[in-house]
Amino acid sequence: MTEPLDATFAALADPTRRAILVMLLEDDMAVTDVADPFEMSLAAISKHLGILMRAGLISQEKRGRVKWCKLEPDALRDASIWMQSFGQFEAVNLEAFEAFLEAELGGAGD
Amino acid sequence: MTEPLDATFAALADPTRRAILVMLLEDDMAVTDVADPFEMSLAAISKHLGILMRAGLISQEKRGRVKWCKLEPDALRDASIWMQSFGQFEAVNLEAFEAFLEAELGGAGD
DNA sequence: CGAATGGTCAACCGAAAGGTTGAATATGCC
DNA sequence: GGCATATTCAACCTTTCGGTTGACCATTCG
Repeated sequence: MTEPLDATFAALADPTRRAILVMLLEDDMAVTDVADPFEMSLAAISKHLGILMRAGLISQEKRGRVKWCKLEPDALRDASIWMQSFGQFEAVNLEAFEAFLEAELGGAGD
Repeated sequence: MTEPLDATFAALADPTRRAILVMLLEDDMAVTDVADPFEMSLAAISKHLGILMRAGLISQEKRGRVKWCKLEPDALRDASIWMQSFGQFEAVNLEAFEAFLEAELGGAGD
């Protein structure tokens, strides 16, 4: 796992981990509560959370004996940027794509 | 690999495969030419291409004895849509995009 | 035809992923 | 202090991944 994108995409490749991210979209959660809907051991969920953390997709903060998990969308944004270069623009050459982006950013700004 | 998203993200998790996608962004390529910049066997690249195909990220068409590889951005679009659900990522950022592409291209033949 | 080129297949290998279980470590509560 | 709760660690197992090699088809060319 040399590059950050490797870790991000690898983390997203597992359906359990994606489900966890969706859950965290609504609210921060304790590890035990994250594990609750899944039919696997708490230790397994703990591992998944570790992977999500190392990928930068979530952060964890311990308050008392409870460890709270929080979504961190920054890493997702990086991966999203990479993907949008393929998903939105069909087989364009680099120059045309850059020109398009410059226009896009210069105009809308949003 | 139950869901299509699993296959898509798993395919994207490997730097060699992402480098291949970047290469195909510019033009369709024969398998041998795809393999050329990499320091691994043709068979290994063939496997990577198979994974990309099963994930729907590329298509392959044989003409004569040459098999041409073509980028298929639809699968990436699906994954991108999934990621958009995580919030209002700012639209594509040019500098970030260039940095990523640069990094990916730079490491391609490594 | 036979030889070179393009690509895959099959068997194998080491390492990593994803899960289990049971013990260990903190922390909070009575 | 002692017990319950929250979470991780360690060891283990099985399957998958990413790579190799050598043999094997398919196609073109001389």
